[in-house]
Amino acid sequence: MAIKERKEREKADMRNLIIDSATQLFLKQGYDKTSIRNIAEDIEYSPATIYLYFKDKDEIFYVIHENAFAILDKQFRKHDVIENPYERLIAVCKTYVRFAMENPDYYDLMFIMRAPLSQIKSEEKWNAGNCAFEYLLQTIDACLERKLIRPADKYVLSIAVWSFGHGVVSLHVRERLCVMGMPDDVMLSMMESSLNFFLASLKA
Amino acid sequence: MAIKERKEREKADMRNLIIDSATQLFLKQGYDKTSIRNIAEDIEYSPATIYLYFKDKDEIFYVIHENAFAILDKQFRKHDVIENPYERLIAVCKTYVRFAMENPDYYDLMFIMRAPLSQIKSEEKWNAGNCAFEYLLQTIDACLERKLIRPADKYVLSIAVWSFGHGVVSLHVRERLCVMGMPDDVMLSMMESSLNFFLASLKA
DNA sequence: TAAATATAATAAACACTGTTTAGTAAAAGC
DNA sequence: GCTTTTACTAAACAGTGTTTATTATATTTA
Repeated sequence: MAIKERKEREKADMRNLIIDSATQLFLKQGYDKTSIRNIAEDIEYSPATIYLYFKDKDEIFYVIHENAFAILDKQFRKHDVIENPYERLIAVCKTYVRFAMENPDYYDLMFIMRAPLSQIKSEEKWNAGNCAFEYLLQTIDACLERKLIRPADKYVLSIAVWSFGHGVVSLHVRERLCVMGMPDDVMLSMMESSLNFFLASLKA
Repeated sequence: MAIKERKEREKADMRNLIIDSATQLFLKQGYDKTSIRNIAEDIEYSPATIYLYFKDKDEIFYVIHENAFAILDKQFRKHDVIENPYERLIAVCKTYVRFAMENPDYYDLMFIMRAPLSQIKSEEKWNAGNCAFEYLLQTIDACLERKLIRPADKYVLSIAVWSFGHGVVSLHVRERLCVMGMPDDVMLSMMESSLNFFLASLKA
């Protein structure tokens, strides 16, 4: 019976419609101003309809969060061609920071906001995050094997690298790096210098 | 006229009453569940009364945020007695991380949440943050003078150290460090190892 | 001291929010 | 054609931050 398949297609289409609208509103107006009623009005359905396709608001933002991870992952995979693992590590870090600077709202949702957490917990593990972390872990492991970076536990190193990257970027995203009256461009170059300093200090 | 003074005292008392109640509710139930109506009920006044003492909810949380910085600052100043600047730097970093782990809600408000930002912007500068950053900056400057750490611009180094510390603890506070099925205690020791690795890599 | 004024507090409303429930049309199955 | 299932929604619920109009109290002035 093809009707069942068509219905499934329509269900998926509706989910996409909601996600597309929510994503657009989220990137344009931010999380707080992206209400269920706003999304409903945008797609010309009643608010209650949205709850036929998503459990709650958190689930919508969990999907957006997953989509954002897919974008970042795509950018990571581009570095597969870099043969030298240390150079690849540097490229991955720069990509991570650039992604955050170019997509602060996505970054916030992926690594700072609490919204997707309920879903992550109910799914028992953070698939998207795991996948990205795995890429870092493998790169660092390759660096260690070729003795390109100072020896240490690969997990400890991965956490260190991720923490540093997340630290710079999240202080910026949540506007805490405006200490002292530095102009924006000076601050940005300081952030870059800090990252370069850190990455250089990893070298064997 | 002593009446004016008494009135000022009463006004200050009322502000304290509100802040104390808000702080208690915030630390017990979190930001979202600390509503103006909850605070009002707790202090046995109407919600509208709170607006006679504070411009808005953000202002209340700005004051709580300032109080939290005073606590952190007190813990920092204890390290004044450590003569060696590098040892002091390490102590400051460990204190920073311990503070975040022991007071995750305060940490969130100080370095992650957007709530106090409107006030910070209207006051033209982030006094509390500046003060804490200044302490780090001075410690690092002292390290540089005595050539205890690798030479680099003091601002770049300060941003690096702060970023690293903030990175580890904020990934933890916002529950992103649960990648891979590590048990909590293992994760905590990994975080500590990462911090130690980073601090060691600063050494001249 | 009595009337006028200033202050402090509030009830009620406004405009939102996420979410649920009960009821209604339209489509699908028999 | 009739019954059942599906898709949708209006309206309500319980909450949010904030404002306005009103009242009761305290202070000042005549």
